[in-house]
Amino acid sequence: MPELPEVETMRRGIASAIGMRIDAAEVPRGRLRPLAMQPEPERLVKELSGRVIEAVGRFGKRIACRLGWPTDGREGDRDRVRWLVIEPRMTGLLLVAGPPSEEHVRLRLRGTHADGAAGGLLFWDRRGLGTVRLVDARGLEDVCGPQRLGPDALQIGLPDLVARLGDSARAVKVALLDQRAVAGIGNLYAAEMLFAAGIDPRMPCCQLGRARWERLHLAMRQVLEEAIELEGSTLSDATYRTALNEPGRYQARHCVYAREGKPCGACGTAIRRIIQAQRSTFFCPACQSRRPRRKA
DNA sequence: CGTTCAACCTGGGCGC
DNA sequence: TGCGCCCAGGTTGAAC
Repeated sequence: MPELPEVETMRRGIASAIGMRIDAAEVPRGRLRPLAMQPEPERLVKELSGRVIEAVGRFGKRIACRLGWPTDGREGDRDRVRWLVIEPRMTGLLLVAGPPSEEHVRLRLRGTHADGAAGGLLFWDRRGLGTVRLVDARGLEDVCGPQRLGPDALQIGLPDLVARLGDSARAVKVALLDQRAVAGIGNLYAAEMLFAAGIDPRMPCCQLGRARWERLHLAMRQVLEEAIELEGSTLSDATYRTALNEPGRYQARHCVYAREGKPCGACGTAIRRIIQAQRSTFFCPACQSRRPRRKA
C-alpha cells in the first residue's frame, strides 16, 4: 500500500543504513521480475558491491538511495554517482529488520557501517509488483523528475495546487491520484483527506472553489503529517510494516477508508463505497456533500 | 482533454 | 475442508 506516509516512514527507518558500505548484494533466484527498466540480477549485484549508501531520499512514493564510493583512500574507478531507486507499489517494503518471510525477499544488501558494525538492507515484496532500478543522475531525472512527478504532497503550496488541478474536469479524488500533478497521494489517503476537508470525491476539480481548495490543501498536510507520525497504515492483511518490521498505527484513525456501511464517526451516516477510475472510493455522503456546509 | 480496460502478482476473506 | 470468487495500499500503456 505504500503511499507517501508509508514511504516516508521507510525512508526514515532505513536512514540508519546511510554510511554503510555494501559488501554483498543478493537477488534470490527469479524473485526480481525481468522488467524492462530493471537491471539483470548479475548487473545489480556487480554494480552495488563496494558502493556506499550516501543518502536516502524520497520522491513521491519512491525511495532513492544515493550510492558513492568509499573514501578510504582506495582508488576505485571513480564512477559517477548511482541511484538505487525502489518503487514499492502495492506490497513492497524496505527493511533493516525482519523480513516478514524469507520467500518474498527480492533484494538483500549486506554491508558494514562506518563504525565497523555489520548491517543490512532488504527489499521485500509479496506480490512482486514493485520495481528496482539502478540509474545515474540523468536516469534519476527520468524516473523521479518533474516530468514524472509533481511537487510533493507535503510541500506543495496552495497556489501551485490550484494552478495544477483547478481547471481540470476530472473528479477531485481521481485527480489527487495523478502523480504528475502532485506526488505521493494514493487511494487510501485521497479518501481520508477528502473526508477531512468535507469534499465530495466526485466533484470536478474545476467546481471546487476557493474555500474547498483551502480546506483540501490544509487537510492534505494534516492527514499526511499525522499518518507519518503514526508510521503509516497497516491494513487487515498486515502487509505493511515499518523498516523495523513493526505495524503502522494510523489505521486506527481511518474515518472512511474500508469502512463501507459503518457509521460515520462525525454524523452517523453509513459510509458509502463507489468506484472511480476502477478503484474504490469511500466517503460519507452527509459530511462530504456538494452543498455548502457549516462545519469542518 | 478524458475515461476504461488489461496487465503485472500473491494471498486474505467470503459465500457456498 | 475446499473451491471459486472478489478484493487490495500502484503504475503503465493501449484503445476509445
